[in-house]
Amino acid sequence: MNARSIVSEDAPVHGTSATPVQESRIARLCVERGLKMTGQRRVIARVLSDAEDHPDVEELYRRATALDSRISVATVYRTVRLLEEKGILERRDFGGGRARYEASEHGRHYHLIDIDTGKVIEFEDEEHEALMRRIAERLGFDLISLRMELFGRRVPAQESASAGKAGDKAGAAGRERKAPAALGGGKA
Amino acid sequence: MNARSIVSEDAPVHGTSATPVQESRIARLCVERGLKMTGQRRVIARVLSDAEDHPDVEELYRRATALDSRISVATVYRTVRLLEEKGILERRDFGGGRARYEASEHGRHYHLIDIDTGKVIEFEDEEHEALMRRIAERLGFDLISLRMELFGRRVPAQESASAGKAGDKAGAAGRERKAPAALGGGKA
DNA sequence: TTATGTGCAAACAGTTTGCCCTATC
DNA sequence: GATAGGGCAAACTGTTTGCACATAA
Repeated sequence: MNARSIVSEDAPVHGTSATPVQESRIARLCVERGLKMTGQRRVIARVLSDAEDHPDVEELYRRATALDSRISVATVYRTVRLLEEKGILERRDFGGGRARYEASEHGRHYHLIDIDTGKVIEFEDEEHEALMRRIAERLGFDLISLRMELFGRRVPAQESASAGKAGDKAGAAGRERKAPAALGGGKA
Repeated sequence: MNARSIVSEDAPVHGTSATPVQESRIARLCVERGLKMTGQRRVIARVLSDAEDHPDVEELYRRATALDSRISVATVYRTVRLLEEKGILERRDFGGGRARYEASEHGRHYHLIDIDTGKVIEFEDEEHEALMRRIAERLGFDLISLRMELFGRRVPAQESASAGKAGDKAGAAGRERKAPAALGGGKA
């Protein structure tokens, strides 16, 4: 996606360099929550801040090492888990067997996955959540969270309305093989 | 759930026995689709037919071997995949990192997972799908399938309305540890 | 009889973890 | 300088697969 802008930041970020490169948005959040800020965390935070898609750990690792090679996958896993626990990140499962991440408070939104290309379109739906909350209440529950993904196929010709705000390239969501726990719903 | 009724069927099922034990509903579906009916498939089919919950492979394996010990996990995996491809079964992901299964055409319904107990309540919502289809269309997509799970917590006192139709005991859906790709949505 | 299914164990992918060194506060 | 974080590689979990044998049709 914005791999370009990420890579162009290439220089300082980690080290003992001149210009103090201002902290990324997520790095700032980390500091606020009192996390010890190491070089690798700063890099990962920057990658996450710059990401406009929903990268999986492998992709985060790739982008992070492009900025600073002394980062291991283990650290990416640990950091991503930490940030999720701190409420800074949110984990997603679009099928395909790997967790994918995006910063919290991108505003409440849902995802529509193009089953042919794996592209992810975000959309909002104000009423939806309220509706589900009501349903949960009717069943005697407080709604704590909800998960919803739509899987669709681009309708061919005729020009249709505007698309969502963010694209995404990582592997298609369909079930090729090796997709342990994915694709729920029926034929809709 | 109905482990009792499953176990009580114990006798024939597999073999060269007297009373021809009538085929389970799913076994019948298998025959209709031209699947070769082996002893183990018949057992697995029966377990699935009798299940009123959403067992994972481990649980299916446990129940199946209780009926007939000469079944391996590999076979359960293979069978479950086969049945899913044939549209007889549907795979679910309630978080917790293992796929869970239920027979197709239980009618269209959704799931509310009790985050404290892992219990799964089913509920219907006629409009919901139509609403999502409209949203997808607005984005230029045909809705192929959709996935939605609510995660909630039982509201304490006051007697509230009726619960759903099916309970479920297998491991809580929450994120204790070791849950690779699960729990999506935000704080709702 | 012949294509298909099964058991077993090894292989895999994604993720976690133990140990020991390093860096941050 | 004490304590939390990171690298590396080994361990784990859920799931798939290769192979030789068994079995339904």
